[in-house]
Amino acid sequence: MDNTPPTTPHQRITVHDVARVAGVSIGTVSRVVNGAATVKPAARERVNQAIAELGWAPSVAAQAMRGASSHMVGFIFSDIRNPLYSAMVKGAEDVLTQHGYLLMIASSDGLAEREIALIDLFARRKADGLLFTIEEESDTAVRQSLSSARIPTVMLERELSPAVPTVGADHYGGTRQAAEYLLSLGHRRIALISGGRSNRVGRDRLRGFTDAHAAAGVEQDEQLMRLDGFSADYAFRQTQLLLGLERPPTALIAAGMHLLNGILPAIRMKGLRIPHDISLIASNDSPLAQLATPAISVIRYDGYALGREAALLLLQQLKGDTPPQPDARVELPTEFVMRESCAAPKAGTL
Amino acid sequence: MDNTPPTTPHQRITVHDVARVAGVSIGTVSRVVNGAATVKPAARERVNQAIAELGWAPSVAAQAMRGASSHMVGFIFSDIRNPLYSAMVKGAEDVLTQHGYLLMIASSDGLAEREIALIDLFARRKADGLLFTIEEESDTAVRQSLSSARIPTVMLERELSPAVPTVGADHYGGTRQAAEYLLSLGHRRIALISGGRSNRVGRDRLRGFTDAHAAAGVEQDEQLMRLDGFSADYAFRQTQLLLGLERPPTALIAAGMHLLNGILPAIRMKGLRIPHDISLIASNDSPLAQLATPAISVIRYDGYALGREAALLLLQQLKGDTPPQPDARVELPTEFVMRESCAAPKAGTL
DNA sequence: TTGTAAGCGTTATCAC
DNA sequence: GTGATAACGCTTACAA
Repeated sequence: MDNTPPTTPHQRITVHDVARVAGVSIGTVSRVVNGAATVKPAARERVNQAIAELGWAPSVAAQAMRGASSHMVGFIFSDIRNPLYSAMVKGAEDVLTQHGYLLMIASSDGLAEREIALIDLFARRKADGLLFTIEEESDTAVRQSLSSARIPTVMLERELSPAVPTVGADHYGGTRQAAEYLLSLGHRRIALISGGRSNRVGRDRLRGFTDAHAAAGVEQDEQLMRLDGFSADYAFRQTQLLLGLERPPTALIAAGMHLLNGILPAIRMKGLRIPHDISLIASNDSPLAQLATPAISVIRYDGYALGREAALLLLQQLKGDTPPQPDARVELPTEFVMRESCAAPKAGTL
Repeated sequence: MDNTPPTTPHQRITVHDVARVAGVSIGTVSRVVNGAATVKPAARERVNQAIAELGWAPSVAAQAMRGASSHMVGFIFSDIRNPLYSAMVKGAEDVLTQHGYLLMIASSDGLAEREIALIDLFARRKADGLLFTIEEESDTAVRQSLSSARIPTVMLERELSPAVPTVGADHYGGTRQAAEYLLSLGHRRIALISGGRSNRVGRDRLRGFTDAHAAAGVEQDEQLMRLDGFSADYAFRQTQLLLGLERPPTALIAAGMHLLNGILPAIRMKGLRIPHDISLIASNDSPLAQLATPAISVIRYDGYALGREAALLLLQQLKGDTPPQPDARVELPTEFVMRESCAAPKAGTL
């Protein structure tokens, strides 16, 4: 006795079903959906009819096995909770979606080991392309697995020597401008808190900072450089240490999305007022910088645009319109936004 | 004349290659990698050797065609740049990664049409599961395509009547507590700015607000309810309007991640001081709320934990340990964090 | 213009 | 235990 209910067992609809209903062969069905020119209008019509009727869509899996593009792009960064990365992701996503691609994302938590695993993962899943903000540009193991994965890649805010196309902001210019501004105000002891020496962004910022000092003929105090962290905790601790110095800085440049969250409490805890006791410039812009009291001057750049440009550059490679240009480099501007957090140093602090 | 360089044409390595090198049949190779018990240790050894030697890994595409799990989970929300969503994504990602799943994300920009397209897209790509923050719970078209997609789904901060498992925060309790606190301070005209009437979160907040008033025997002024937007712009405009009222509110509850960014400027533009002229409670917590002057009291809840719990609930369904419980509902606590933005209303404003 | 058939790389079902 | 072999659903020569 068969008690199975008379419902269709929800079987997959295939080209064969479509062909049968349309009264043609599977070849013709395939030709229709793939837009081959050589199909009689009448047949084409019947096939489309059948497709609509059955609600058929080609199996992605089967297409993938035929070597079809996966239409997926991977994006690797350290942590999506960083507003800079979420902005980049949205920028990339908007472009990619428009071109029929889907974005897969994965956080590395800044671990080279995870980065390698993720590159491998994306490769195995046949990602068509990769957007990547590598943590340590100098890590050979990561570079190794990236090149052996043979996936078209665009670096975001990072640079890789066996040239990989890159999109980044002009941090050199931004930091230089900020430093020049403080210098012009009369500051001679400017501290720099910045994330990492081991990537392009950190290096460019330091270079801008140094060049501004050199151009102004002001000696840069190495004691005031705190270049080893991205986190609010790091910024909090370093600001405390800086303010505890025998000759503390009169101004502070904080280059990194989360740093302001640590610097502000440290300055307040010390009982200092901005800009009267210490001047402050942050980067990137944020609601906090805009609405803090006083409002914080910032070096601003557009994470969304960065993601958008990276996706555009990647698409160029994928579509193969242009020959791959491994040395492609898109640089987006930074903008110095003056608000109320900077003033001339107090008399007697120089 | 053949000028092709003598490099291997980077051909895909298959089971056949492995079988050949190991001197066994492809069946045996498959058995080894899939951990079948019935393989002689000697053969197993040779196969593993060959796999390592050739650097082979099974083709995901071919496995997919055999009906294997894609080990991908989709996550649909309106915009990843909302810090609440990026926190959720990271929470979900951390859990899913641990279980071998990859996260695909997609922004709907709050458009039902996009939501439908994305559900369809994820279905076609055989996502194993779906995490979803639907925009309009009442949208039948979206619900339709969700149920016809037949993908195990967990809703985040939303609720769907043909029961879908849900994870959300206790917004009723949080808002009620906030309102009660303001009421206890003596406020009688409390405004509520909140995103949307058409989802669980908005309804729960309103309910908490209303119940607090009822319990206190205070009449709730409908003129003070501004429940139609999530954006900073909306909050800015509505705050301006509220403050322009003949009898303006003496306190304000802002329930939505971006609202504070609009409320603060509006209050300042009007020249009002917090909490002297107006009390303010925001939701969720943020660096801005913590570091604004004065620091803003907030209803805090943990986006990361929300994402984590949702992923856990989804995994339960995927692993099929437990029978699917469509009415599963995980509620995470909210916490009222008292800071410096609330005080008793000024004399004469009641 | 259209039908037929050969793969794509696995896994699973058979015999042996 | 292990080796053939048949699917899975599609695209694409090639034949008709």
